[in-house]
Formats: sequence, C-alpha cells, structure tokens
Amino acid sequence: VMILRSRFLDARRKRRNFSKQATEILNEYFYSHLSNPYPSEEAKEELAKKCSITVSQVSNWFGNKRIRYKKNIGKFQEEANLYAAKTAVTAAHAVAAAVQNNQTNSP
Amino acid sequence: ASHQEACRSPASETSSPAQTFDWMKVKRNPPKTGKVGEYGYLGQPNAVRTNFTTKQLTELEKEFHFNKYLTRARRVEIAASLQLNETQVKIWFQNRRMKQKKREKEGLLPISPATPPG
DNA sequence: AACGCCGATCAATCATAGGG
DNA sequence: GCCCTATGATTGATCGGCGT
Repeated sequence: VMILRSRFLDARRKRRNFSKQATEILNEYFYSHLSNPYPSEEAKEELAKKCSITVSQVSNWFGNKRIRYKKNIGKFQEEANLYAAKTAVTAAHAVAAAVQNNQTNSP
Repeated sequence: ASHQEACRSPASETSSPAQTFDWMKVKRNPPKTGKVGEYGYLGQPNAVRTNFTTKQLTELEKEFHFNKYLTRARRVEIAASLQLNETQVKIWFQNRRMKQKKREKEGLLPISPATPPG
C-alpha cells in the first residue's frame, strides 16, 4: 500500500467512459457471441472502428467483460436478456424486410 | 485465433442466455511464484500476484533500456540483486517487451483524424 | 525433452466516473 | 459532499503454440 504509487503519476488512468453507442455495439457483439466472446484481431479492428476507440480498448473491454460476467453471471442476466431481445428484434426486422420485399411489392 | 463456428443453430434457444459455456469455467492455476523462503511450504499463503517495489521496477526498467533481451547470466545477476527469482525477471522482460510493442503501435496512429470532443 | 519468446488472456487491483 | 457500484486501464503471471 505504502509501496509508493509510481503509477500514481500516470495520467493514463484518466479514463473516459465509452460513448453509449460504443458500449451498445460492444455488448451486442458480446451477447451475440456469448458461447465464445473472443473476437479475432480482425473483428476487434472492425469493432474499434465502429466504436471510435482503439483495438487495445476493445481488448480491454472484452477482457473486463468476460471476467466480470463469469464472476457474477446473475448480475448480467438482465443485460443478457436485453441484448438477446434486441438481436431478436433485429432478426425480425430482417424477416419483415424480406417478407415486404416478397409480397408488399404490389399494392 | 480465427473462426470457430462450432454450432449451426439458426433458431437456437436464445431464451436462456444463462448457459455456462466453457470459457466461463476457465480457471488459471495459482502463481507458482510464491515466496519460497517462508515456511518451507511452496506457495499457499502467498500464492498471489507479487508486488514489485519501486526500486525493483526502476532497476528492471534501467536494465531494459540497456538490453531488451536478457542473457542467462545477466538474468541471474538481476534476480539476485533484486531479490526476485529468475522466472520473475524473465517474465517481467517478456511483459515489458509486449508493452513496448503495444505503445509503439498505438503511438503511431493516435493522430486523431478528427478531434470530436475537444 | 527442455527452454525462451510471442500473443492472447486471466485475475486482481488501481483510480476515476457516475448514481443515490 | 460522501458512499458505493460501474468501468477502463495496468500488470504479474498463465496458457498454448512455435522455434531452437
């Protein structure tokens, strides 16, 4: 504790929470890949771009998310359902679009 | 690390996200770097992350600036002088190199193409 | 077979941001 | 303001793979 805080002077710790939009994108990816939430380097780059953050930040986010999720699955149940539903809605929209494109084409 | 696509369930039972997949069960073995010279016992009370002192970090940092890689002999010297085991010194250098790489990589693009909130 | 390195990850911790 | 939780970053150490 008293072992000095060399990191103390590290301004790097001046973190800023990610935008709501970024967190939204990261969570969508996380919960839609809950069986294996380990994005490839490519996927990380894509997510980083979409979220306007660095690849390292994406890695940090997934690292923290995975650890915290498994340490208390129950606490994230609500969130998990929320995103599962969101994914379902997205899928529904896709279906709706397909249907519309197939029949609502002649009013 | 590429793609896996283990399951092919389009209409998977997304109704129960509470499933426990393998990654959630992963447990790391406790560090074997416990202080050995305590009670003759090997890593049980101390089996956790070692907190390097500022002095140790300063010396390691100094050495790193001199050499990014260590020779066996140098490693032994450093370990002895800093009261750390060879593995800890080895690992420190390993991590330090990765850190260096990471910083170089990031300190090369941060040139914000646009300054949104500033 | 053994050892070091790399890249990714884990796991614990630090320090701050945010909500009450 | 204070307290407590949420969250991004840091880092000693582990895991699996590869080269020597």
